[in-house]
Amino acid sequence: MTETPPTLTALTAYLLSRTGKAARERVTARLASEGMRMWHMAVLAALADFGPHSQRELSARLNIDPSDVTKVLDELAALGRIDRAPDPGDRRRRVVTLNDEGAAALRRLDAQARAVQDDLLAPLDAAERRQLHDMLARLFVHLHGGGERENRG
Amino acid sequence: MTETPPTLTALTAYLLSRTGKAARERVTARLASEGMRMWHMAVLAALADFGPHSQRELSARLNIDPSDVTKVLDELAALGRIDRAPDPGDRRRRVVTLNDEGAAALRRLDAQARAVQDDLLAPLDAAERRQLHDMLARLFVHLHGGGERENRG
DNA sequence: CAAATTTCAGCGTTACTGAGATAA
DNA sequence: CTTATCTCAGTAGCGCTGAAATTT
Repeated sequence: MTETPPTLTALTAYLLSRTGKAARERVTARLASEGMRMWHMAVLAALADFGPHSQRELSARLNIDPSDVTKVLDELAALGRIDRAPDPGDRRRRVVTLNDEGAAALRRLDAQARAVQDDLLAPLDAAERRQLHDMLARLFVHLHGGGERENRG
Repeated sequence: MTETPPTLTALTAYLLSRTGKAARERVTARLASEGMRMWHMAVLAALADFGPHSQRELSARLNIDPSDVTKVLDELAALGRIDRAPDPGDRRRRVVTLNDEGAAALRRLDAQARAVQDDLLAPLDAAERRQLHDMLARLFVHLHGGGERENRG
């Protein structure tokens, strides 16, 4: 009675969509305990991995709409986790920098995400997790080669 | 410059969430060419696989909110793909049945979904696709064992 | 009376659109 | 003058809540 229709579960795309949604929900719920959401973590990760960005660069790298970048940065700035300053070389731009608080917050968020993930992937052993990660990474690259004209600008 | 932060791509949960979202978007776009969306297909699949349902049963099986079941069925009925009739044994219920048009529509939707999926999974060979499907199926069961108190009733 | 089923009106969140201000 | 960047107000779709009508 509570069984999912085989016509649906036979589709890998369906399982991918459903497990992906569940993963997103669970990670989101855990990040909320740090008062943050996915986009906050994504922005902090971009700054930590690649250094300062303009807002336009963050938008392009993370596929967030520029107008949403503004809101996310407003929130991160209010929490004291990033700094924004006008770019001296092009004063249309605001250069966004990660500060120490932001770096510490990212470490906490990453730890929380990994804890959720361990629970999420519980049915898989270590070798299977590696296989899954590898296959998803290839799909991710594939899907972002053909989907690279997003946002506006 | 367009690279995704390694801090994110190192997380299987992140890749799962992103590829799942991409899968959902692409399937949704294709189903739209048949004038339908995910829930329409899910309802048709449930009726095809398990026979007639009350709306409450559809809600429980597919994890759709009962109030949304009403809307989806209104649309499917308007397209002439399901029939609704009061349950003689319990006149609070309306029994939903798949008709021939609905069965034909489901076959078309399934074909479209499989076409999208083939493109989606292009980087993986046949053995890898089987592995991925198997692992996702196990994750799906795992995630729906611990998340079974949804909806209302 | 209490509980279950269906329905409807409305809310919150999320991504997006359009347009304005500033600067190149 | 055109283009780019940032910002803000508003929109559309989705899932959810609350409550009413009907039946058990």
